[in-house]
Amino acid sequence: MGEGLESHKIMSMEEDKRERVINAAMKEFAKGYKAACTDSIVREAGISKGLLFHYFGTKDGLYSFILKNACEMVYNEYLSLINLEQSDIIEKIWQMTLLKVDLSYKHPALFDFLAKAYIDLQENPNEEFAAYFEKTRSVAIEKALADVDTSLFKDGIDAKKAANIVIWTLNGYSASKIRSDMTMEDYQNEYERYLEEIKEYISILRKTLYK
Amino acid sequence: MGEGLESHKIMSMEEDKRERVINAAMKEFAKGYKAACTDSIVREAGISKGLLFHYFGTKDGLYSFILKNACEMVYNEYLSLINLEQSDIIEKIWQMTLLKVDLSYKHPALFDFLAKAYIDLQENPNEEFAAYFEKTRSVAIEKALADVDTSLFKDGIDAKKAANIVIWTLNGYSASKIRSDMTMEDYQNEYERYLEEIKEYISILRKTLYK
Amino acid sequence: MGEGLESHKIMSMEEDKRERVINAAMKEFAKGYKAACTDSIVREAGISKGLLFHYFGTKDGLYSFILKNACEMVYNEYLSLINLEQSDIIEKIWQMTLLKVDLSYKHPALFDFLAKAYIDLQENPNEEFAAYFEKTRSVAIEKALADVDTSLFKDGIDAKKAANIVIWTLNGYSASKIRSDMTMEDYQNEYERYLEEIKEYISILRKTLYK
Amino acid sequence: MGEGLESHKIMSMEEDKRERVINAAMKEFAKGYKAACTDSIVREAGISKGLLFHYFGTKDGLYSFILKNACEMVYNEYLSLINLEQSDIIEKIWQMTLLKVDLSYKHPALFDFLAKAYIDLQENPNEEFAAYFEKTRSVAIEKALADVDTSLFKDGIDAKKAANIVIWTLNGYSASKIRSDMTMEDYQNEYERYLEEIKEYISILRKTLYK
DNA sequence: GATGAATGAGGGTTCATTCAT
DNA sequence: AATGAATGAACCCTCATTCAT
Repeated sequence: MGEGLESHKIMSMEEDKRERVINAAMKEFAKGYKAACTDSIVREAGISKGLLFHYFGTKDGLYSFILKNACEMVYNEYLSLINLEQSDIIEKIWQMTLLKVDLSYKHPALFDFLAKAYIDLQENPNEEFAAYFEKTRSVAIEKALADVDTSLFKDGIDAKKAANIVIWTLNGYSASKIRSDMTMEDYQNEYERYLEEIKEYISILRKTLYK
Repeated sequence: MGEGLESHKIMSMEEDKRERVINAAMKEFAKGYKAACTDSIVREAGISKGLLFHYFGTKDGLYSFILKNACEMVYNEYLSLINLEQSDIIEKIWQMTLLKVDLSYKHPALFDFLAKAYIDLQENPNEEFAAYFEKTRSVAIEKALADVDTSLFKDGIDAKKAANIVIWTLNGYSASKIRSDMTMEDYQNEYERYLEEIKEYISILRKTLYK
Repeated sequence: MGEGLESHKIMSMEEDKRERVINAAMKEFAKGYKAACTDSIVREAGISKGLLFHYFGTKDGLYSFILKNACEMVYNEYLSLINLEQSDIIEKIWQMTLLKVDLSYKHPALFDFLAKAYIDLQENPNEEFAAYFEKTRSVAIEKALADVDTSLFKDGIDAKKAANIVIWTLNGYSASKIRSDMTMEDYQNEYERYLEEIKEYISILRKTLYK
Repeated sequence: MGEGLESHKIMSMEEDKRERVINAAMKEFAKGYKAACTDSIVREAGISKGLLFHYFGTKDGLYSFILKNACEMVYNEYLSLINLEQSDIIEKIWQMTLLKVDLSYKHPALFDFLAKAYIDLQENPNEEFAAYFEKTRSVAIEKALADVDTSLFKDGIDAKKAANIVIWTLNGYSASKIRSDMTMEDYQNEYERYLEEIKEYISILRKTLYK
């Protein structure tokens, strides 16, 4: 993952400034590629317009870097932290959910950006980007499904399909809780309640899918 | 639903042309409001720029109409067709899935557009549009959960949560099958296989959630 | 004056409708040629866009007609009513002032339109229009200065210059009273006071310029 | 007067270029706000469209700046040069006329622009602009009428009205000499003759209004 | 004659990108 | 490396003019 990022021109920029650029760009691109405006990025990052283009060449070049960087973040700070030894798939997916929530806290724009980028990709197909997404997605699935103890499932149930039901159910719950009018405070206040409710879903899934 | 659409200026446009405009606009706006370009719309619809603005005034006015129209389509050609008598929730959601697939066939851009519109709405909150979405969403949920025979579920399982698991699982499956590189032909070729696979998920859900 | 107007296509339009078109156009063109919009004219006149262009061909053609027509109005309802026998120039100009006020009442947009047209003419010189203005202006001066009894002026004063002082003073007063925030009601309420004040200026002029 | 102009973004533009923009804009806006076209301005000023909008944001912003700047010019290069000690009102107005002629020479579009702006203002009332005009106008009157030696007038003549007659007469003369077909050369050739003629009017006014 | 839907050139505005300093 | 003034293509929108009915 992420080959080429370490050798990118931007790496010669001092770290603090680079961080500011990446965060500003990720936040702005979460509006979608077209709606994002380079002026906002340089304003928020506190650098000049010329410098941005000195490092990234084009808006596209910047987008490409930010996208790869985001995928790499997901890999380094999420996928690589998954406990591969856990063979109880429901337990594992529950832990993955917690890791994802943690990462969302640390990088609020990360998943918004990636979600938008994924949709943008449908409109403007781009092999390279598609490959990045697919790679990240397949690694996630691979890790999630690695060493699943299929004997936990009731007899006669396809283990992969059952795992999908678990994944989609938790995703569905998360998506249903995101609201435009929710502030960061709201989120923190509701956090405990959400975890409680997720646990109830987990409990149903465990009761029904497991022996 | 949709009050006011019938009296819109556009209704005096001949039907064939109007259809072309609506389809072209829906397809273009699926890129997102900002990324959509009125030139592309008129080119695809085969009308002049002036005419588009004669009927809709502004890009915003066009967007507004297309959005309301899409919600109305969803209502007339999907929600209103749901069999309210069906008390077996899994069966009902299965039938809803089929209706949705049918509508996707007839209006390929419809759900893509609505999904993007929903995301755009998060960034540019607009009370009127939010109301439309909420109305459509709540009607859908209400219809889906009307007259559910909760006695079918295993004892000790919350019926609403169980219904959600069914809905999210089918949504998750659908989403996983949408690919940017999939043409309409691909879709038709795979259709039968998809239905088969969905049936298997339905079967698992029935086996595990029902008595 | 006005040759060609009687034979204009528009004369075959029924009088009532024609009046509405002329009034609407004069009012709209008082905004200036460029700022005037044919849509407003047809809306106010209650005719269709096509009909306007059927009769006048182009916006320019309409403007040209309206301008000539306005000059003719000035001739027929102002200049031709001047009492040529009056040899007391101050008295005559006073009466001309009253005639002008009357005409302003009957056609509120007339002088506004002409003033704007005169300014527009400076920007876009047009021989034909310039000729119309000049003709109207010279006729007005000629009539004003016809049969002036120069013996009324103090000795050693150039009669033409003295007459100009009278004219410019009264024009200056009128111009100083026109305000953007003055409604027709305001105007009528102030009318008497204005006439009184004008009389005082007249009195000064008479006292100083006349023997 | 003119507070805020010195801190305008445009002030960071190099002077030569700025002058070109201001002159080009003043000339173009003399056509009236709507009729003026930003393309003509940038063409004449020799800058790009983008730059104009970089500095002024909108056509309106440009107009606003040009208007304030014109008022300030009138103040700095005309009103502030008036000799307040002069108590002979006719002499003072004569000198003011000369100052105005000088300024017209230096900025040929200035008074045309202001005259048009004043008319535009009647149609599109704008408090801020109205205030600028009123301020400039009232300063002009105040300066003109400051320290008038009313004892010079014949007894029984209202001093203010007499002063107005002087002002309107000279304005009337100026206005009568402006012709659309007059080039700058014509103007310079006629200049001496005009001054001679104005002197004759001054002489009449002095002879008749003064003791 | 009369209508108003339809056209497209033209104008204001935005913004990615370049380049002299 | 760093800046930000400068550019111009592309976008939304207006409106005089045409034309089928």
